[in-house]
Amino acid sequence: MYPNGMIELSILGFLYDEPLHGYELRKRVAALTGHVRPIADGTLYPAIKRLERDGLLERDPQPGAQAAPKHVLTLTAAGRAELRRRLAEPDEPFITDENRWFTMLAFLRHLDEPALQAGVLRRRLAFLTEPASFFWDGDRPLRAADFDDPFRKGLFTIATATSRTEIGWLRETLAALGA
Amino acid sequence: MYPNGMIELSILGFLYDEPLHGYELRKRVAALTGHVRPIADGTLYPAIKRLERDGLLERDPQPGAQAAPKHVLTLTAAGRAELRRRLAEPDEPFITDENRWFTMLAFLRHLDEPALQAGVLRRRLAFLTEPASFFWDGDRPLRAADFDDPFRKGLFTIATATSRTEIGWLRETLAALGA
DNA sequence: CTCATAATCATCGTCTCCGAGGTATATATC
DNA sequence: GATATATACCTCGGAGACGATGATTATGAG
Repeated sequence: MYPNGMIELSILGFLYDEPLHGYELRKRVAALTGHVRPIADGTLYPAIKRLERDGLLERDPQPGAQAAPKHVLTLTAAGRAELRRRLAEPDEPFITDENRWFTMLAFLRHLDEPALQAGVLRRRLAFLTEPASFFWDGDRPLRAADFDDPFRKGLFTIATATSRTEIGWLRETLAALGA
Repeated sequence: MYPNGMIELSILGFLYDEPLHGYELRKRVAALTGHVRPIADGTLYPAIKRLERDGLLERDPQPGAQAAPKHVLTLTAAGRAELRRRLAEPDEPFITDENRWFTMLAFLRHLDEPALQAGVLRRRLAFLTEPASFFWDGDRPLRAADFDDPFRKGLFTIATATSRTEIGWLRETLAALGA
């Protein structure tokens, strides 16, 4: 459906709070994910157009002194519903891919039912606690100690440490949401 | 140049060790990054073709009892050089994007000069130690304490913890490489 | 014996991404 | 007065990602 869609999620997420024009949107998206992968005009504006075409947002031209007239973008009711839908039933990559997952976290508060929020966190927790390895020798998963080179060792060290931290946070937050 | 290129890096990386046929390659790539984003045949085989077209690998059909005859893929000298080049001078996303960076770590040992390896680690270290924030209020970077919602707080908590772990590992490993 | 799954490779169409290029004004700097 | 930078939007073309679909044979389960 939306094979990449991280930018679309960001747009919907930022506009859910308040109407913005494209240029301001670009700055916010750049702050959120730009350090990982910079956002290009050629990516943002077509994405806005897609969302408009699909009836998820409307644009109001604002007369003004600017070179190109600002277009204030506002989510429609369908757009607001679509954001909640994408947050409540994310495609797998939004759970497994860290960049997409972080974008989910940035906007998950817009899903105002704690039960739905908890459902999403539980999916992430299930993914992180599932046994996995980066390398295999036949059926045997290889572990840090199986490697001589410090880089593959580091890969395991970092992956394990970061997932442990996040698992802790997920358990705490799930407990808080249940209460 | 190679705008996404993570799959190409994996292919070059795995073949650097030993010739493999496509199906086996698919399993290894799937183990390395498939949990994050599954690898589709429609992605892998065209990527192999590109690399062949560019003279980076050669394929030898193996007669056998299989349905479709295996093609054993071997890196050419140009392919081996190209892997080392991509490892030594990675495009920015290979430093900043965690998925690509992990792929770098998986194969960085193939860059056999410690000075070059250290250069790459230093770029990652510079990226991680650079001050950054996900959200801003005008010019002021917002921090975990500025948010009420637990998800954005979690975003900061997790990002900070994981980057601290990795910074530690980078410093240690850089010290070891220097010695 | 049948049915499913693993093994093995391939293509096609659709969508998204992204860099490059384009236009125009206001403001700040030199 | 000139030059750069920020503001503000847009398009086009090339390339990659990916799901769908397809084909054949061996093996294992029921």
